[in-house]
Amino acid sequence: MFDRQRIQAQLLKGTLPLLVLATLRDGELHGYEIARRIRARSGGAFTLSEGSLYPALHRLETDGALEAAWRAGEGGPRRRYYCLTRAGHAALEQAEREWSTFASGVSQVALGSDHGG
Amino acid sequence: MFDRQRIQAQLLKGTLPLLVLATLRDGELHGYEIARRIRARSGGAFTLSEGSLYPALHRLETDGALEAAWRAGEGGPRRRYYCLTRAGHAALEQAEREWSTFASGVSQVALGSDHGG
DNA sequence: CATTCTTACCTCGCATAACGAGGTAGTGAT
DNA sequence: ATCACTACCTCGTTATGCGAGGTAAGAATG
Repeated sequence: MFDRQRIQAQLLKGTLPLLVLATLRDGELHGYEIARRIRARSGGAFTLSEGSLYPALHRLETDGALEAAWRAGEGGPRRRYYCLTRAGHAALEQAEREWSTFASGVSQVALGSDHGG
Repeated sequence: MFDRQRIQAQLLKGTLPLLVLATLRDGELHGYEIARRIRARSGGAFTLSEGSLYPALHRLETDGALEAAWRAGEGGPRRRYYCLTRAGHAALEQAEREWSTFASGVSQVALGSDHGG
């Protein structure tokens, strides 16, 4: 009746940019590796499909938050490495604030208490 | 470039059920009042439009989480009062767990630490 | 009665975005 | 050539928040 996967897909909406930007704070990474780190960091809770990851990366690049560069792979095809731009760092900080505000708002409503910030 | 309203609309996706169910833990309420309380509790951060609230209520009713009843209003039209069913209470608890897991997952990824649960 | 105002609820169409499935290249083994 | 593996891309489906506009009840005005 209450499909866990379906719910999480909806919850994820809007948080992917934050997750991606935050992961890239570690430095330059290619898409596949970003997905793997997000998965690892979340303790396996978030398993991004490629159908959501790559479009998200493109959006962030279009928005000017990421800069990308192709590099030759050793035992495979080329990889596309992404790194944060200056605007990307700013976007990351803003996304963190958005998330923080949002999350505390949800907690306040969900817990039925008004004492949050 | 990074539209705050647009982002929050996406973040909200999937959390509305939790917000609504949690608000109804206070007891029987009609739609308009639910919206007002969510707004008040979130410190004005969440301003639900009717276009999202009513469909969400209908979904929850269809899912069996809410039970609704029409009542005559005093100086206006009838109101539809909603209350949690037994399944609704269960759904609320589950939604709280979902949210908790999700939020801590996001925090772990966003903060770049692996020491969370 | 018709008009207008307010409250409360409903619905249609649009836009966003996560996802599954299927497709494209490069390398190496058979 | 065929298969397997890696890494990336894209299309169509699906879910859902939201703005705009519509419905219904009662009261005040003419």
